[in-house]
Amino acid sequence: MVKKPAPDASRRSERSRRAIYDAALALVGEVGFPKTTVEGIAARAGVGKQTIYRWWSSKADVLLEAFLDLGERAAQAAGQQSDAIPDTGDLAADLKFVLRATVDELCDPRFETPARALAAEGLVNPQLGAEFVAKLLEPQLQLYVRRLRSAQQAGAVRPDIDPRIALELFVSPLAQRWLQRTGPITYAYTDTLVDYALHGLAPR
Amino acid sequence: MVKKPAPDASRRSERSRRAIYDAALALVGEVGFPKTTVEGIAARAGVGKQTIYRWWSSKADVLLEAFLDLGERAAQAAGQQSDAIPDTGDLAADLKFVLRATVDELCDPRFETPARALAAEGLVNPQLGAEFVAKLLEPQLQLYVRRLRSAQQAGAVRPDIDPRIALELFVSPLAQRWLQRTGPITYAYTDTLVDYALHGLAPR
DNA sequence: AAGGCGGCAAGACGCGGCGTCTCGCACGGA
DNA sequence: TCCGTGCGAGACGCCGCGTCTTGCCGCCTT
Repeated sequence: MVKKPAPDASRRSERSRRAIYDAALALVGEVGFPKTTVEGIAARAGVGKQTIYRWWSSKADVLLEAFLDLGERAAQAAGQQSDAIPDTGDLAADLKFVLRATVDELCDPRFETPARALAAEGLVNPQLGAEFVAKLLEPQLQLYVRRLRSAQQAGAVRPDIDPRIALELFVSPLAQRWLQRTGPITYAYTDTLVDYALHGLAPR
Repeated sequence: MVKKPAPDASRRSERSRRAIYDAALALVGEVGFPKTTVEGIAARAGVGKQTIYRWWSSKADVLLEAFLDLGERAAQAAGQQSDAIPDTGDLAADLKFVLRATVDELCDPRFETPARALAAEGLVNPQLGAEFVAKLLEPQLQLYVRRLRSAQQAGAVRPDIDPRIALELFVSPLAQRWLQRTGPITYAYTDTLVDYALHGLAPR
C-alpha cells in the first residue's frame, strides 16, 4: 500500500509550508477555488511546484491543511478555546448563544470562501470529505453532544433522546441554509430553530 | 444585456438534445463528474462540441437540465405525481412515509451521483446553485409547507409555527447526512427525526 | 424547382493548467 | 570534504476548454 518513496519530513522547509498555506488561502479568497491553481499557489508562495506535489496530492488537500492550520492558529490566539459551549444551566440560552456565534463565523468572508470550497470538494471527493468531516465538523458536533448530555442530567432534555441526532435538529438546518443558500441566515432564525427543536412542533 | 445572437430554437435538433442528456448522465454515473468532459459527452452522444456550447454554458448546466429532464420523465412514467405528500390525518405517519421514500431515492446510485455532483457544483457556482435550489429543491420543500399548514388547521401543529422553518428540522438533517456523509441513513433515523421534531427534546 | 439560411457533425486550433522531470543551489550529517 | 536531499525555477508533453472552420443537410421562402 506504500506507493511513495516517503520524502524525509525532518528536512522539510517550514518556511515553504507557511508560505504555501498563506498563498492558498489568499488566492482562494481573491479569485475563488476553481480559479485557484497549483501553479498560482507556487508562484505566489515563491515556491517550486514540485515542493507542493511532494507534500500534497491536490489543491484541495493543500487548502484543507491550510484551513486546519488557520483554525489552530486562531484558536491559540483566542486564548484557551473559542469553541466550547457555555453551560449556564439554561440550555436554550446557551444554544442560541453559540449558534449566533456560528452565524457570525459563517458570514465572515475570510472563513466563508475556503470553507465552502472545501465542503463542495468534499461532496465529490469522498476521501477529502471524510477528512473534512472528521477533523473539522465532527469535533464541533461533539461539543453539542456533551452539552446535551449535561442537559439530560439536569432534566432539561428527555433521557431517551440520542444527543447525536438531537443536535442535528438545529445544526443541520443552519448548515444547509449556508451551504445551499436556501434561505437567510439571521439570529432570529437560529433562535427559532432552538425553540422549535426544544419544544417541538406539536401542541403541548 | 443580450450577449448572444440567440440561436433559433425552432430549428433545434431534438435528437441531439436527448443524446446529450443520455450521454451526460451515463458519463457522470460511470466516471464521476470531475472526469466527465464536454468533449466526452459530445463524442458519446455523436454530436459536435459546438452543438453543446450553442445551447449550454457549461457541463454543469448540461447536467442540471439532463437531471431535470430525467426527473420529469420519471414523474410522468410513475403516473400522475410521485412527489405529493399523503394527508391521512396522521402527520407523523405521513412524514415518516415520505421521508422513507426519500431515503430510498437518496440511496439509488442512478440518482445519487448526478445529484451529488450538482449539489457540489452549486455550492461553488452561485448561479447554478440558485437554479438547482429553485427548480429542484424548493418545489419539494413547498410540499412539506402545504402538509404542515394542513396539520396546523387540524390542530396537530401549533399555529404560531412557521412551516418553512419547521420542515427543516427533519429535512435538513437528512440532507446533511447524505451530502456530507456525516452519518448512516436509515428508516429508523428518519423516523426518529420526525418524533424529535414533533414532540421536542425537552420533557413534556 | 431553386436558392438561402441555419443548425448540424467533425475536427483543427491556441491557450492554459496539470503533473513530471531536470537542472543547479543550499545545507545538513558522515 | 563529500554525499544526500529538499529546495526554487522552469521546461516538457498531455489534455480539456472554448472558438472557429468546413462541408452537409433539411426547412422555408419565392
